[in-house]
Amino acid sequence: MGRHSDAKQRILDSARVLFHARSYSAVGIQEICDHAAVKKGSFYHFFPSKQALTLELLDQSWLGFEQAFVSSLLNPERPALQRIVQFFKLGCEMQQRLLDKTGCVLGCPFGNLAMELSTQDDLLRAKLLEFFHRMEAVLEKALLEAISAGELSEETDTKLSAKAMLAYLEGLLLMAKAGNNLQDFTVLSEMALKLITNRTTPL
Amino acid sequence: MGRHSDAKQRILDSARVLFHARSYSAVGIQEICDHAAVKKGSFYHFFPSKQALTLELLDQSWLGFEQAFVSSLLNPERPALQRIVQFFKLGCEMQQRLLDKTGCVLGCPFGNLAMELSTQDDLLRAKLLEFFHRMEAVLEKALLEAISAGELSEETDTKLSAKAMLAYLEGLLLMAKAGNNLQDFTVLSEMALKLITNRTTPL
DNA sequence: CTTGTAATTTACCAACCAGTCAACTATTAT
DNA sequence: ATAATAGTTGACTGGTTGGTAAATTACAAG
Repeated sequence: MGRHSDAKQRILDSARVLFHARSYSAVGIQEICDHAAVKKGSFYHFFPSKQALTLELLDQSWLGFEQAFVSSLLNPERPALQRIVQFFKLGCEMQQRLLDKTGCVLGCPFGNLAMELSTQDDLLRAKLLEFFHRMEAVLEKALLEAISAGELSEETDTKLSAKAMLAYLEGLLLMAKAGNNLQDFTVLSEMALKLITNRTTPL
Repeated sequence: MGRHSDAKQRILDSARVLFHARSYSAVGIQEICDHAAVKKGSFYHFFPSKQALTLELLDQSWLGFEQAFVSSLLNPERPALQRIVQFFKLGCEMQQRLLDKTGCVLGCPFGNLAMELSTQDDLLRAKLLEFFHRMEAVLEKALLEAISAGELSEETDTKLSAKAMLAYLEGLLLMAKAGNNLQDFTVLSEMALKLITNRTTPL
């Protein structure tokens, strides 16, 4: 019953793009509505608050991210370690596309929000942490497959290595954003595998 | 001539603390003034804008950072590589102190601002990039000293390694902030030296 | 065709934002 | 003592913030 509309999705899409290009607090609900060609009253018909919008946004973003990156990271046709390198490369290409479109290195949409909101909104922080944990799990899965394939020692501390590689990726994206330049990112991302560590020798 | 006052410094100190605990856009000038026990009119007597305040803030912050961290990183009494590990450990202790005081892992004051402002204020982005470059230079100096001391191969790509370690540090701080938890940071920071790379073998 | 429902629209709110300005006060150098 | 200077104050601006309320419109199922 009632009429149907794609306004809600337009709002989500607009918010995703605007938050990524600038930041959570720099983008107001009015601007999101303008970008989505929706009146503010409609916004609050679909979402009780900016926070609620963002929570839903993050769920959708993870699905999009999964489709764009995780699938290739778990693609069994390539050697697992090579897939991890490929994963970093895909991230670099995505950043290059956004740089061409916007003139800015935008960085990781999750990392950006986590940095901005972690000390300010515990619900959003928890949601973003969830994403990072899922990401670590995916990286760990690739590492476990690498062990199965004999590419990696069975002594590899997969959890630790996955955490380290994700942190490194986020750090690289931050530095690229700060420099508004992707050259270092391209080169440095090839060093991610160096962070793979054995259980017995944490140092 | 005229009277003197420490109001300017109080404003700078308050802004530094508040920006670090929350964010640039989440902290208004009014709040900075309240925290510094200064009227807003005085703020604009000392600073033409919020941006100008932040530029000056960053210069001071670098000096403080230099005193707290860089000195020990270049202290010639210890082996250079050990100093780098110590540098990460000092960072961890500082984060722990802030966590005890505020209840939140606050992360890197430079990284936080860089993430938030890089796409929004090119002047501040450039200033923050300057900091990262100086930090890379310091890390590189430690690596060069490690080479001199025979702790490291002469083939080490010091520039690349310094960049990688800084990115890794920033990434670790982001992940710690997102998890509001320092345990991983403590463990993972011991892996920073793994990122040291030779010129001839970037992979 | 009516009725229930979902979507849209407009006008509105108090609080806050960065920033301005002119009057005022305290101090210091002469 | 006085004049120049530096710091302080409070009132103010126009615009924006996230969020609200009520009336209206469009549609789909009965």
